[in-house]
Amino acid sequence: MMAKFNPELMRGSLDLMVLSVLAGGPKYGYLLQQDLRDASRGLVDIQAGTLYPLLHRLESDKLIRCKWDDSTGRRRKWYELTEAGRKRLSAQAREWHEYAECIRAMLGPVLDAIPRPA
Amino acid sequence: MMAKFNPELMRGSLDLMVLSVLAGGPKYGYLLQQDLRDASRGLVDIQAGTLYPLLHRLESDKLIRCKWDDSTGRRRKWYELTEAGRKRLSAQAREWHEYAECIRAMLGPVLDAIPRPA
DNA sequence: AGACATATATTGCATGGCTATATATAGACT
DNA sequence: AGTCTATATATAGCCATGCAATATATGTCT
Repeated sequence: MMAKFNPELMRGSLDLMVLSVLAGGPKYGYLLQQDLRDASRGLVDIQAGTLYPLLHRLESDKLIRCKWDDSTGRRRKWYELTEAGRKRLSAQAREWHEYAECIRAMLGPVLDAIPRPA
Repeated sequence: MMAKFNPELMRGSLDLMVLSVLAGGPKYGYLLQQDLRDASRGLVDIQAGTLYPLLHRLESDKLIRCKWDDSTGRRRKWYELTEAGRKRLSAQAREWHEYAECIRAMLGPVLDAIPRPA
């Protein structure tokens, strides 16, 4: 089983991942956490103490909006992307892609030299 | 001219970039900063207040070692990778590569939907 | 002389992920 | 009925680290 990623490595991309999962439709926090974990084959397992403040931040930035659902026994807070959120997602995805290319180019020789992991 | 990357995005990868630049041979701080900027076509321009503490940290972790050169008017502190540093570089490069693949897979549909930037 | 690049270093601030803790309900098992 | 686990959200406090600002000192160019 592969180890989870270094949290510092993920720090700059958690917003992006959350937005991209929400692009698949409205979700409440706990569901989002599971979807993210599944989409990453268990490698990205965002903690509750990270997720909820992050969602509050995205909401106060008006990138997502929320609506309580108290119709079941479970109190659930459903989030969905706003128009600004969709734009932010596009911009961040593009930026991330460029950044990844940049690093890849820089690492090129190093990656080639890496012996195949056991 | 493309804008510089969001600092939060780079936060988890600065160590990796510094180590990878040092894999090209010993360098002193200021030179390393320029090499990194050149290698990234100006997109990664690490600030002095970021670079020097980072180098001190890598040194105290024994991933790099240093040697003062006072033979010229300029006091220069040359750094080179240790054996542990080379191993760390390999490990972090591999981790970064896996992480990038993970994000790419997650963003797949989003990236496809992004309209070509103007 | 003055301005700018070179070269290293530290202080204080802001961001944001993590752990731990708190609250409450649902469902399953004993 | 009691207990345990999963579901569901939230906050306080800690910690790592990138940044701006500042400091010091030398070389080079005009």
